[in-house]
Amino acid sequence: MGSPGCTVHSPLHISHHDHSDTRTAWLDEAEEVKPTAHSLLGLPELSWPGVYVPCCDRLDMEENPWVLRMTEAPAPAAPPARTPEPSQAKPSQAQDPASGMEGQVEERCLEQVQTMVVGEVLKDVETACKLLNIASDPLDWSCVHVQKWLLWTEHLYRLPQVSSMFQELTGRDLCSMTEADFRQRSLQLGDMLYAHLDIWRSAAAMKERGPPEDSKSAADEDSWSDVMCSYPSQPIHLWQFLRELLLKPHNYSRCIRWLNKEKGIFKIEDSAHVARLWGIRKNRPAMNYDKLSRSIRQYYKKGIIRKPDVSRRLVYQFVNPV
DNA sequence: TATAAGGAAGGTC
DNA sequence: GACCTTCCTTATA
Repeated sequence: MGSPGCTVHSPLHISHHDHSDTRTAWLDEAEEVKPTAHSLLGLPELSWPGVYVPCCDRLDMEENPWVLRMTEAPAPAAPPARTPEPSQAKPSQAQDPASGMEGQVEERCLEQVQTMVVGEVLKDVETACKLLNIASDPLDWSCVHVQKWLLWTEHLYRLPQVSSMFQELTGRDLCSMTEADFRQRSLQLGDMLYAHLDIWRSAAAMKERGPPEDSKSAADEDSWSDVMCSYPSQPIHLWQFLRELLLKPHNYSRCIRWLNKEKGIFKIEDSAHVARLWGIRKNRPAMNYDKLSRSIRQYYKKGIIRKPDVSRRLVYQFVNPV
């Protein structure tokens, strides 16, 4: 591949510790794609393990073909502001103009991070496509492409061989399969592969639609250092993540929305979608609503989230509303 | 069948 | 130890 910023190494040899040589042949055409400078995010936690991460210096093909080396995130220009605990998050904007401004800045930064995460996923999928020499849309994959993608996924996750369970399948076949179908073929890894494929499909759909307007403007108007100043690379909490989604109704109202913002009551409209987003954020491809909801229920004891007085399915309430 | 609730064990920081 | 993640059982709409 001769695109700028790419270093071609062909053929690319992948030495899988427990696979036969014949399995490496799928990737003979693949090329090493050198990342373009630093990742905008520079956040290891935001990297998706199924795709190449732009914030890596390079692929170390000798030591471990798929071990990614992370570059250091740009240092914040000022000491990072501590994320407030939920008990401290008071709806004080009306009374205190300074904290109101602070809230607006925080909300804006959260939005920027969100849109940049989407951008990073798109870039990562695109880079993986170049590396594997396959189309970004799984619907366009041939049987060979499917096997390449599976082999790639096996390597990245250090999975036991699973590609043999999905032989003679095109990308279109894969896309028409349900999660149960995946589990039927691989009880152990079906869930994860299904979720991983779903990310690729989502990325292809987003690519087709084009980047969101606000992601463009965020990149144009604000430097990453600005974001890092007020939003350090700390592990994000689930309640924070849910609030991020709720603060972007334009993008996420179809999967999560306020029922009563003043009281902090919200509804998860698309549980699978929210779980998938959370899985992306946390590098947990096997995340599902069952697990996510368990995490939400952990907040009951902590007094962060509870069920509303009138309990309804998929409806929760922040104990301390925004 | 999907969701809710919560116990238990384990992983990561 | 905090904060999940994963797996599980039981209950309910």
